[in-house]
Amino acid sequence: MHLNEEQSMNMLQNKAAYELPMSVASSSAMPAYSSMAAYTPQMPGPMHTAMHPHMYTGMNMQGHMGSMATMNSMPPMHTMHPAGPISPMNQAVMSPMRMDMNRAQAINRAREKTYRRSYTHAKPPYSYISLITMSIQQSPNKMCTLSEIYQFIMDLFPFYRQNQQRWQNSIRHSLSFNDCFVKVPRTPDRPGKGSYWTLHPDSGNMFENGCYLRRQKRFKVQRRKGDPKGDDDGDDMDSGDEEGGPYEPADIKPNPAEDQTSPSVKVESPHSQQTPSQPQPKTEEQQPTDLTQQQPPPQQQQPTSLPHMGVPHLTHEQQQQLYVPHLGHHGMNNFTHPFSINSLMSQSEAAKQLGEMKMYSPEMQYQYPTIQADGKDINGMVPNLAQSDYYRTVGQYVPHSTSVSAL
DNA sequence: GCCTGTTTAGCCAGTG
DNA sequence: CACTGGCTAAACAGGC
Ligand SMILES: [Mg+2]
Repeated sequence: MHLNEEQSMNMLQNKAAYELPMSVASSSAMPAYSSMAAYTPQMPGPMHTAMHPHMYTGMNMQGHMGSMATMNSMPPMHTMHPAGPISPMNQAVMSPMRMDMNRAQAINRAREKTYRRSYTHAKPPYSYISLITMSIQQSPNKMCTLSEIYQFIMDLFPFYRQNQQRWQNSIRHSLSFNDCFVKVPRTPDRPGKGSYWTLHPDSGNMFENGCYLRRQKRFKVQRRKGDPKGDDDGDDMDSGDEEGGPYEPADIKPNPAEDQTSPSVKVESPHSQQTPSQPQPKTEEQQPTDLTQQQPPPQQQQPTSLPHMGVPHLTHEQQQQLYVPHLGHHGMNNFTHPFSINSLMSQSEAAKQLGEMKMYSPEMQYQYPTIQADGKDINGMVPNLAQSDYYRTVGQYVPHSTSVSAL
């Protein structure tokens, strides 16, 4: 029985957020974070269209996702940046597209009346599962540590720079509870705290429907009949039909190169793995700068596309048409994953076709991405774009460092 | 003591 | 109304 403030808060969270006066919202909320800079530059209050909290949750996501997707797909910054995926690459990133102030202002002004509050701190329309997945997907090796996940989320969504205890507990819970996330032990060569987390090879594209708040079906590995544990049979969508058994993470090694102790499950590395060469996700503590090696993203395997994300209410078929050929495979390798790489444009393409999928995404406006910079205007549609911003943003202030920890 | 993980429990919202 | 997926709280174990 408690519906203490926490709870009620949550329930209201969104609404509340919406109601914050921008001034408050924007300022108070991102306190000391070094990132400020990143945000500030461009427009302060991006929000245009006002949206309802509901909409927010409900459908817009696709829009965002779209952006996300794109984002991931984006020319893997890893590749382009020797410095590492997330490094302060200012100039490089900064320049590309960025809308000029005038324009921004104009736009802003236009909607000025509508918006009335910053969505910066509104809760992003993604479930923790989605966020974790994004984090994993965007990492060069397709696996990351808990702290990297935290960092990724905070970097991307200012909202999560608050109440860290609360949501981080949820993140941990999600990682443990959901079978789609599996731990990958560290190898001696990459010491540090905690294990790496990756996606279960059979998890496929959990957000097929384009909904990042709720999956249609939870991914569960089949319970070995050894233990009772409740579910078992009932679940559909189990993996390892029949003999897969609970997937053994052992298969996935951070460092595929060596030892292969466990034969058991073979796993054809869905998400990356395979990649020879050292994955080396930087160890959080030290960041030796030798990020250099960052091999090309493993994923480049196939150019698939982003799946379904951007388009909202289309039927699958429709989406498929729009989106690219689509991978035939089980969807594993090529990622049907939303946050997969390539994809980029397909999305906007799709958007265009749809003509309407408004992307309003508040969050987009949110911040990070914000800017409708290049070209398109937000209300117009075409989601994406944001992506670039994301990186830009992240890149700037995320030297990844400890900055946040303090807070 | 903090961090990482695991697990249990209750609540909520969406769906059929 | 029952189911189900997601969120939050919290207890607890282990490691450093
Ligand atoms: Mg798990």
